[in-house]
Amino acid sequence: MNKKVTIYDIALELNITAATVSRALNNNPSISEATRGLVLKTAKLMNYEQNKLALALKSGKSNNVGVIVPRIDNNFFGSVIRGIEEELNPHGYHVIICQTNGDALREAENIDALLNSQVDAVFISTSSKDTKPFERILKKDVPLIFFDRKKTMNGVSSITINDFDAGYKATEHLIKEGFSKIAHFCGDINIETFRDRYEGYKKALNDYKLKENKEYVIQTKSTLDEGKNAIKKLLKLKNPPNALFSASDFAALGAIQELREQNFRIPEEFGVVGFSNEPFTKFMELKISTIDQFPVDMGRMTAKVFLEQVNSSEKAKIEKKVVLDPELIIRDSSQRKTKKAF
Amino acid sequence: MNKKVTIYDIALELNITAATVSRALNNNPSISEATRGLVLKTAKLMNYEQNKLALALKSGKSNNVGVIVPRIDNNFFGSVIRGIEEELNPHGYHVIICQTNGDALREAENIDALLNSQVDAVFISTSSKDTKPFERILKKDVPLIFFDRKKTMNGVSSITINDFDAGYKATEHLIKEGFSKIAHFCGDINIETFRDRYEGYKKALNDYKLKENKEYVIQTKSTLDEGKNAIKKLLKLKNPPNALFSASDFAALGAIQELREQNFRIPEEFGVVGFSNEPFTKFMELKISTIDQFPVDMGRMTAKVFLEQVNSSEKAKIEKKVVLDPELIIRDSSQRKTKKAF
DNA sequence: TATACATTTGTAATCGATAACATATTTGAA
DNA sequence: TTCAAATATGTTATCGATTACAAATGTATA
Repeated sequence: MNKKVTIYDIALELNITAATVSRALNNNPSISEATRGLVLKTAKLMNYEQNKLALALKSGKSNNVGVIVPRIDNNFFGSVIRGIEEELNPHGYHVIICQTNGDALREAENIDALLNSQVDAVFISTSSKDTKPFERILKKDVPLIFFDRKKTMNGVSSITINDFDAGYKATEHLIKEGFSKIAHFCGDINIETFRDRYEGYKKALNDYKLKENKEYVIQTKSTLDEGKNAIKKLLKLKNPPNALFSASDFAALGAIQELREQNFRIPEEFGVVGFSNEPFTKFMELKISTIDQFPVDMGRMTAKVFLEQVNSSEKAKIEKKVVLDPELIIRDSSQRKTKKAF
Repeated sequence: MNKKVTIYDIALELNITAATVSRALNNNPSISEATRGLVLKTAKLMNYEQNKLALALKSGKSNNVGVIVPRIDNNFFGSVIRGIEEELNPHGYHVIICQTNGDALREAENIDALLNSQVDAVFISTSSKDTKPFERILKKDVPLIFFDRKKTMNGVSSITINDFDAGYKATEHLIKEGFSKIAHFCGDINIETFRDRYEGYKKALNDYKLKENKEYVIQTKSTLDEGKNAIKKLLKLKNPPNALFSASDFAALGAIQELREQNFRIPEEFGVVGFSNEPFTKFMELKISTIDQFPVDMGRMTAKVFLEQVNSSEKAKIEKKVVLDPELIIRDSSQRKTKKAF
């Protein structure tokens, strides 16, 4: 029933051509004020709306960017996407979302699908082992930007936080609070972010003349259960640790629950610092110290780097590696010397 | 450098026409096995990839659906979108996300933008007062589906949970636990979902011969602070309540923190039930009783209703009102009679 | 008045894929 | 052998907008 109104319909109505209508609508200088006004009025009258698909096909710009994340029902990724959307929306871009659940295969599939639908850029927090899936993006001259979990590639921008620094700060803080036997829950060590946090941890130990104890470092997933199991193992050691820097808030919480169960007093007998500033960390009665990654800023920055890239008239590829500063948020779970904050 | 390969390039290469190439790629029956094989091989060789934009323009189907929510860095909406994406992805649809921050104006703008980019459907959890912005969607024959926060419109499907039932269950539970003076934090009463929860609350009181006390019902936003302030007011009453059903987990938590501050024992002296099953509710030491809305299922269902609608050969508009059953999750904050669960 | 130039509008190609219709070729039956 | 049907492929219009180029009109100057 409701055929869509096109510029041809307007042209027909006014006995002019579609080209003229198009020019009028686009404020082309070579058009008389009279017809421009007429076209604009008629367009409004007929409820004309531009078909962005046609425009996209003609111009080769879809005004869509694809964002690929492991999952979106997750505070961190949700916040990053919020930042991206907020920054891009005023510029007329739309955000298409794909989830991989951490599966490299689905990631590759999503990349293909996004490219086919002609997105103007791909932003990704990757779960891939290699960089092969990304070659295809670059081959098509589609801007690719990594955030959070990146791969190092020539000519590709990335926005990350300084995970090394974060790991260092967290560990240093525990040391300064007087903890000397600090354990570490690292995530998947194949992932750069986790490796960096671990490196920061080691560096801090080293700087403060503490020897790294390999038994204290356990690889865990980001779940309560893994945190619980890991801390159980640690507490059974002949020489158990008295503090924990966990690369995941969830694992940290699991550990805390188990420590409680075993009647450890936190932070007096055992200090804990998590990672990510998950909402729950500040809602607990025992508020958990953690690292804020400023995910919304990360998203905004990702979008900004992209906008910069497309707006640069130069053909030269811009490679920008933005590293955001993380912030250590000191709360109850780690602070035994000074007054409690927050 | 990297011109995209089109069917014309393949046609040129093989000395046939683009039409033939198109047919070969689409498994059109009227084509010889020989040429089909040849085309397929050449296409792969040349790294051909279909331009979905051209297809979309031709077919009038973009294979994109737009999802509009107040914000996505929020467990509930994030989960709904997760469900939508998971369900739609295998069918070749992409999900475009827009945020409104609860602003009706931005909502209208987003609707316009989505329509212009020719989305095949709009899913929305609305913040609008009226139904005017949605008329435009319907006028264009674009499927519109409400989830969570809906408007009642002819020919429009919606997926909600039974908020009335949820409110009833929560309140009934508190009554059965022996609480007789039950307060209610309702959200914005202009929003259907919140009104329904309130109605359920009233009905339960009524069914159990408890009189509603208007002073016990306070409108709060979904924040800790509003919860704190509201409970402070309540506790100052001559006859303060001894239980709370909050339409928001966040407000419930705020209330709990304040109650603690004032040395109330929960749940012995004061029972609390929240709403939404926010992750933190089960992470607390005092786990908060709440209502699970099954947001992922809600998203999946929204997607399913849409797929049903587009796949129905009938021109007749399908109006489907799906009401999901909420589940009361009984945890520490409300259960004083029986053993603690979870 | 004739010519040059500016202003405005029209014509037609293009983006990439699909499909109705037309045409060419092959096959089989009479 | 001949004609109809079946098979395979080509031609061309289309989706809706933009734009290089062409053409028409008006204006100013010598």
